[in-house]
Amino acid sequence: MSGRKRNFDTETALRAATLVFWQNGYAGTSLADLTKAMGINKPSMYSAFGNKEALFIQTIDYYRQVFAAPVFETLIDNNLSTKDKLTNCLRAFVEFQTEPSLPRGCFVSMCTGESTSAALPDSAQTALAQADESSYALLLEFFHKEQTALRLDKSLNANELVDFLLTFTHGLAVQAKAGKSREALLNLVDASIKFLPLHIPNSVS
Amino acid sequence: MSGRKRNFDTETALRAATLVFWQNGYAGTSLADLTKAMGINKPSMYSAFGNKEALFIQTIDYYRQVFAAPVFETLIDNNLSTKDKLTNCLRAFVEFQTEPSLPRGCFVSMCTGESTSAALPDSAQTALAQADESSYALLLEFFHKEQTALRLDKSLNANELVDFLLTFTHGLAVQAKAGKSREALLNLVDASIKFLPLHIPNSVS
DNA sequence: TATTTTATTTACCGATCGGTACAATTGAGT
DNA sequence: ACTCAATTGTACCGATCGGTAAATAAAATA
Repeated sequence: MSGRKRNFDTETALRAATLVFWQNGYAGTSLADLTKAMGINKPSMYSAFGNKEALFIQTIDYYRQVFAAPVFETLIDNNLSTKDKLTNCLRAFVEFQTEPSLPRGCFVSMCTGESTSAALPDSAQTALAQADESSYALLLEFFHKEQTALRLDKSLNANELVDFLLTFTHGLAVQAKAGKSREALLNLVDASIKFLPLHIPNSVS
Repeated sequence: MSGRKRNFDTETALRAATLVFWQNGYAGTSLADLTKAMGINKPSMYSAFGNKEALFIQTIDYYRQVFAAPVFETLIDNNLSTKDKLTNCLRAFVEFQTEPSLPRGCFVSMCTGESTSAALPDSAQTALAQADESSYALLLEFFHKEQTALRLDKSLNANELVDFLLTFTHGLAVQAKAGKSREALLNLVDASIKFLPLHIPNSVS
């Protein structure tokens, strides 16, 4: 049955690989970069994760679960208004994308920039698209819940709002990658949120 | 003095190189990809453009002049309101980023996603940053002119508005790259413009 | 302890990477 | 026609690319 135990932790190695891909993208990352950061050699990587393409897809999942998911937890029900919850969400997004101990910008947004490249495998493109759809569904559900709870005007087109927010966050990711400071991005979030018609029914913001 | 004439047009070749980098990014593009699309061989490329890095920077300039600049021409003075001019600008942006005969998305936005990668040379990062600053200055000048011409409320923070617009357009570029349809993006632009407080002085939108 | 199963190490594979030496070609100036 | 500067095509450079064969090392089973 089972033989020699592997002497590295797969999750630790996967996290290291995630940071490398996040920093350099798919085409910009070599197997040597990966195995060096993971602290293992190539045959160990291939037996544990498959190949570069399969590893990349697993890093996308890891990123979503470990880094992206906590951002959405700011949207869970509490005593805050819709606008305040959304503000917290966007600010949390900015903060983790400008976290000094992590690569800048959003892993998914950045790799979407490689998505028409011949260098990015189809399976990777699919995984990136799924990540985006997942965020879309989460935000849409959030707004629908807010509307049924009468915290948000039901005449507001939730799909349009989600489209806008996803586009805006993609833009925030590019700005973070370009080196914009955390403070500047937080100010930008606050200024932009003011534009949105997130008023409660029969009331004005 | 002068010897044999080169038997290819440098601008045609530069345009071809631009499309390849635009499609695949810096790390995702090989010299073989470039020379094949340019219809020349490597020594010709090196003598005409320097090397991959120098060629890339020249494609950024070419892209700005040939593809990006016309988008801003929608902002020149005419009989339209500030909001209408801006709407035309954003719609023009979306249309050229979803033009079937061209690569999807914005060359500058996409390559900014590679900007922290070790694969992207510093000089290329600088060129990308300059392109962004140029757009920022153009938009800022536009809003200031609109304010001095009393077509836009002077109490409006033009810097904040430009920051928002650049971020939003970066997001549009990512969405275009991800495959979103032209129609969906145009609708998104229209919906988002409505949010902005682009009213004339002493009046409400 | 002997065997089997799995992981690790090392060394290597063909292909491609960015870049160039060199010789053959082409054209202008004298 | 001759010379010389510049471009061209070919063939090659060392380095690195993603990926693997083969041998060794470790742990569970028998």
